[in-house]
Amino acid sequence: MRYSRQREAVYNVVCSTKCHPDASYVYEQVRKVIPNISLGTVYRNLAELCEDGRLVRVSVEGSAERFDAFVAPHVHHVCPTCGAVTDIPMDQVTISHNVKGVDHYQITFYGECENCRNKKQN
Amino acid sequence: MRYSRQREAVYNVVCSTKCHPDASYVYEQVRKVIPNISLGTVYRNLAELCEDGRLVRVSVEGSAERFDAFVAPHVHHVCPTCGAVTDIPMDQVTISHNVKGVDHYQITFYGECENCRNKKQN
DNA sequence: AAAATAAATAGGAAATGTTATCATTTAGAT
DNA sequence: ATCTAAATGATAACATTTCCTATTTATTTT
Repeated sequence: MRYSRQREAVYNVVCSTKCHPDASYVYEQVRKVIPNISLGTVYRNLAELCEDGRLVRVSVEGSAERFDAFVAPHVHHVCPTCGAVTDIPMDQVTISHNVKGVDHYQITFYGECENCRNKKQN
Repeated sequence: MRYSRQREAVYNVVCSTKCHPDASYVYEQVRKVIPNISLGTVYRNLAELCEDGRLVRVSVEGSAERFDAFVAPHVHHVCPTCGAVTDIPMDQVTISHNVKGVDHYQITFYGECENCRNKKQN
């Protein structure tokens, strides 16, 4: 894979936030730097960066796919109420299995976040 | 939620296969019974059946979303080479965590299946 | 038991999200 | 400076969701 400023710009946008952005957020942000970038280029580079291991995909049930520049093994938490995605470090999770040939895995927890739970108590 | 024959037909198609079908497969099959069903209706009912807990979603990295009528807790295995999705029963996996408010979770293992691994050895 | 009613669902089309295609441009090697 | 393969931009194709009107289900009324 060779250098392109579009790809670096895409990567930098994902790196610069903890919000686990989706493609259209990245597109918006990158256009501030490269105004004529194509949305297809954003999608393509997000996919390539994932294949290359520089990003990871976060599939969220019933919503747009999101991306994360924190590539060390960890778990994602999705709040179905507000849609927020947060990282859960591996020291809060234990997983083991005896399935052979597993290259990597993806774990997503679904449940209301503290913010949303507190709001409903009122 | 009340009865509709479209929803039952959609549900029956997913129940009748272990291939973890996507929406367009379900659409094709249901049309054999209800030829004028709308693709939008298939998507809507798949989503509703998931919300109702009668189906579960299987998000597959970089491919169409798939559905499973086996709703007891289990893990999915995806082969990136041939795209096959298989069920892995929970007796082969152990997971524990101390995150509060988790309603349900989704675990997907990625790795070449035995079939594809054997083919490459030739 | 049939008719009237209210609300959920279907169908179809438009809107949105994502991927593939292809001619043109560009990075990087020779 | 030239060449080649990879990447871009633009657009078309495909996947999924949303919106709105008409239909259907299930309940209530006669």
